[in-house]
Amino acid sequence: MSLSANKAKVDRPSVWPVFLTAHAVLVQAVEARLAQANLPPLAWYDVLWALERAGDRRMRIAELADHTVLSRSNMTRLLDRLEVAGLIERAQASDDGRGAFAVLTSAGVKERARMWPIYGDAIAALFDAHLTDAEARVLDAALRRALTAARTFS
Amino acid sequence: MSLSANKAKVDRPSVWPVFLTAHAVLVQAVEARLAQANLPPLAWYDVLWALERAGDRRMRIAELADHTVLSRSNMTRLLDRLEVAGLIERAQASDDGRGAFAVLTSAGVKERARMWPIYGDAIAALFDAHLTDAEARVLDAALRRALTAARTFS
DNA sequence: GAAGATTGATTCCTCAATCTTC
DNA sequence: GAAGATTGAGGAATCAATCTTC
Repeated sequence: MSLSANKAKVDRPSVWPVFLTAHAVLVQAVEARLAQANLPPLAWYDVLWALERAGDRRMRIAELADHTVLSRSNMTRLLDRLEVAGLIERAQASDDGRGAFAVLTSAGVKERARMWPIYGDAIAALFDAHLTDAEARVLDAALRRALTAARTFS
Repeated sequence: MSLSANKAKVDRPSVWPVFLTAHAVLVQAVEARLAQANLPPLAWYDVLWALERAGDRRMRIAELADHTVLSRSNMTRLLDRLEVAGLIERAQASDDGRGAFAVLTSAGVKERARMWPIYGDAIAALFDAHLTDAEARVLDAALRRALTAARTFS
C-alpha cells in the first residue's frame, strides 16, 4: 500500500461543495416560485411530464420511479397524491397481472401546462441565463459522464 | 410587451434536467457508501465540518442553517440528533440572551475524521474523477454565478 | 424464489405558532 | 415589534415486511 491510497483523488479543490450548494439553493428558489403561484411541487411536474412524453400517456410504476430517481415506495405514494388530485389514474397491465400503469388524465395534461410557464421561466432566469453556450455544453457533457459512471458503479 | 415575454430564455436545450438527475444519482450513491460503512448521512458531515472549520469549534444556529442551506427548524432538529449522538453540544451566547451556539465535541471531531475517508473517496471516484481540470474550472465558475444570482434574487 | 407494487412503522422535513430576549 | 431559536402538528421520504403474480 503506497502513501497515497486514494489514487483516484485529484489535485485541486473539489467542485463538489459548490455543486451541492448550487443545487439546494436553485431548487429552493424554483420551488418557491411554484408555491407562490399556488402550483404543485417540482416532483409532480417530473411525473406529469414523463407521462406526457410517453406514447400513450402511460408508464409502468417502476419505469417512472427509475426515470425520476425515486424509490418504488416513494413513487407509490407520490402517485397516490397525484391520483387524489385527479391528475393521474392507475390501470392494470393486460399482459402482466402484477404490473400497474400510471395514466395521465386530461386534468393532468392541463395542470402540467399550467405549471410550465412558471417552471420554465424559473429555470431560464435562475439557471440557463447564467451559462454561456460553451459552458452549457461542458456542464452537460461532464455531468452526463459522472452520472453514467455512478449508475454503472452502484 | 413583445411577442416573447421570456426574454431571458435561451435558444438551446436546457442542462437543467441533467443537473437534477446527476445530483440525485450522485447523492444517492454517496449516501449509500456512507450507510454501507455504518456512518451517518451527508448532512451530519456538513454540520460537523462547518463547526470544525470555525475558529473555536462553535457557530450560531442560524449561521449554521445558512451555511448548510437548511431551514432553522430543520437545523434545530438536526442538532438535536447530533446532540443525542454526543457529537455536538449547545451553549448560551454570553452577549445575546437569545442566541445559542452549537459546539463541536471531541467525539464530533473523531466522527468527522471517521467519515472523511469514505466521503472523500466517494466524491473523488464518483464526481471529481470524471472532470478534467478545465471542466472543473468551468463548472465551478458557472455554478457560483447561478448560485449568487439565485441568492440575491430571492 | 424473484419481480412488481403496496403497506406499516419510523424518521425526517416543513409550516405556522410560540417563547424569550433584544 | 423584530430577531433567534424552539415546538407541535401535519406531510413526505425511507426501510423492511408483505402480498400477488410470474
